[in-house]
Amino acid sequence: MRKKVTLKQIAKELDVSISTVSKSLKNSIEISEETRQKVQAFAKFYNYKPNNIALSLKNRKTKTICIIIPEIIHHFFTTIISGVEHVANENGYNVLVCLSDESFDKEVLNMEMLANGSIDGFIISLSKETQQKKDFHHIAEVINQGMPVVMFDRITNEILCDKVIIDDSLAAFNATQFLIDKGFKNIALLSTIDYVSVGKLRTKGYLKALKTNDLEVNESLILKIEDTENFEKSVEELLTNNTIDAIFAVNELFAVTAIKVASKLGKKVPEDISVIGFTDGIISKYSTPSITTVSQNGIKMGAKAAKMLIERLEMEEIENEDGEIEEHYRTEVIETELVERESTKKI
Amino acid sequence: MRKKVTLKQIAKELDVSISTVSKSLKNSIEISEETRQKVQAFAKFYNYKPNNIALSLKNRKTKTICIIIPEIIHHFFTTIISGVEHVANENGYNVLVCLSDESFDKEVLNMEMLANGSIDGFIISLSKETQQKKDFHHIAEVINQGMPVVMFDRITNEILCDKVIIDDSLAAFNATQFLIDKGFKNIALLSTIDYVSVGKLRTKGYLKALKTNDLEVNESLILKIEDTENFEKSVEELLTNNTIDAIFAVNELFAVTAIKVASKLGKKVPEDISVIGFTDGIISKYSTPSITTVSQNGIKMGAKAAKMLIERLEMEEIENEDGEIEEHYRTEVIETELVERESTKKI
DNA sequence: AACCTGAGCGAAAACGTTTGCGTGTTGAAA
DNA sequence: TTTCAACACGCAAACGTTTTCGCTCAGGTT
Repeated sequence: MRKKVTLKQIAKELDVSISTVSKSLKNSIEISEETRQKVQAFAKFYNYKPNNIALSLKNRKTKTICIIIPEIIHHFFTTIISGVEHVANENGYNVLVCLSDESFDKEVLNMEMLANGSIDGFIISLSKETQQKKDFHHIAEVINQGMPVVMFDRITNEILCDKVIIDDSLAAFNATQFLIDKGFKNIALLSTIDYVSVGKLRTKGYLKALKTNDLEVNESLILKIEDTENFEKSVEELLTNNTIDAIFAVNELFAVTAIKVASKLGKKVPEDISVIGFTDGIISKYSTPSITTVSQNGIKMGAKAAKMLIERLEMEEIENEDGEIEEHYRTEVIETELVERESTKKI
Repeated sequence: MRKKVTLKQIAKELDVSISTVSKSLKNSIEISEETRQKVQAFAKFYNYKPNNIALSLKNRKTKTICIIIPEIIHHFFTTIISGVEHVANENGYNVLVCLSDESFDKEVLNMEMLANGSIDGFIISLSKETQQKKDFHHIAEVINQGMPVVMFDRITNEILCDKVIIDDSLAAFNATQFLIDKGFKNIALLSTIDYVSVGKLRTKGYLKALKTNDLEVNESLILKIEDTENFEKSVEELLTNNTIDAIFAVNELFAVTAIKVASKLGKKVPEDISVIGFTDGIISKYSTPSITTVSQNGIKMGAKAAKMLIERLEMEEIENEDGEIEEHYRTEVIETELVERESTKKI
């Protein structure tokens, strides 16, 4: 086992000083050609690589960014990571992934843990619990310490920072309008409870579309699902007790479950009921029928978030010199797209 | 903006030495009750947290492990990460996620990049390209430098290290046997090209099952897919040119595609053709019909890998003292399970 | 008065880098 | 011979910790 070699060891071996070694490896003109050659050859032979931790300590930056997401087993978040990772990599950054498991405490813990020099910045999507509690002190704290934060998807307006979102409300409006244009009047909504910011916004878009088209809002067609594990029977009740010709579901899981339940009840999709989902994930693509959905380009979103964070990180370096830090936060809106598949009736 | 406070600043402010501050915060009995109180109060007020990077440098460990996977938009790998993350978190470790994108170069780059002190150990599943090239020098190198590596799923026997696998061959055997037991004789295989270790092993299991049951191996029923993007027409040809009553697919994508193609050709699943997939992902669960599959518990696998890595890391600390490092590598086999769903005919 | 003890604290090294500055040696110019 | 630049290199500080060792001073013991 050949342990990593350090500058000190090389210096000792070649009987020069550490600085000479360091400078030689950086091709400093201070060092004679001869010494440089010697050192470089030696370093190459022993496969010298500078110790990243030491560099991080010296430079006060780690070239690592942390992404905190509520859950990873969610195609959307996976695509986010993918987007983040690629942009980060291109710019020489590494990505630390933390899962909050939708828990406020884990979110806080993770942030406090890492805010002490381990990373250069955060990309975060709030946990459900955090959104419910409306307690964002941990994020404010971190920002206050001068660490950049970019929020995406599940954000809050109470914190000032860079943000990447989709126009959830508009996207939901468009999806609902799409159904209305097809002539459907009894459109059910499968949403989440309101404290999840995106659920709320999507509900808003749905309602707006109905109103815009002078359609009556039928409260009994709106199902707000809390428990994402066992909600099939609620959906079943919804479908049996009401006349429904279309469903707008705020996520993939709800959409595919609606289809399952419908077919169990003998209703065919799209012949009897049309279904639109949200988030263009694997399920929508591969289920039968494949599901028409609002595509929320996670890769693009993650990439954008990473870009914003890195820009701010690199900007800071320059700005720190004249001390004047201009806090000009941006909110980027990633466009959504309606991907038409088999679950909505053609007309 | 209140920048992070350091020991030095506290020391200066309270007019004591850095060591006194450090010791006070660690409740050392060397320090008088009074001083301790004073320092602790001050530190608490300014929300002092030790700098992780400095600690890492001092302790020569980062409490960070890196997982390198070929791709993240793959439910299996996502579950792996989830398993790793949770175990890591419980043990106070952070997880750095790197994607090789199935590229040998990126895999090497990532490893070399991080092996210089940034992390304490690797968990890795080989990229396709690496398996094809059979070039594992980067892994050997890292291990040689004393950094523990745990390989999972896509492994190689050419490297000695801890490993976590499933018995791919056995699982495939069982799946095939399951189909045979149902009376099917014309069982097609949708596999990958052989250099992907798991594809090869699963093919082996399939063949063994046929042989064990004295069934003839019909080469034209075996499709080895290289391009995972556009292989639908190959499957279509397979299904039109042959009599097939069951299909064993070595992954989810192949399985669901087979079903799509079958239904396009007017063959119903499971009435006309039964299908078994591999990897219990979202697609299998939510597609219609839901797919019978070999469940490869990713969470368990990831958790096991993390556990093995962390055990070795903590072990090293002790062993380093007497110098005698016992290299006793283990290979853990995670049991698979056949999850019976709708895509296989009941008898 | 001389000595010892221990409490309370500080200096310094160590982890591995980078870098500004100081210094010794050389050769050439004056 | 003296002076001076240029060259080649080393010293030391700095990043933020932890920890060993040693120092000082007060108080008690002979």
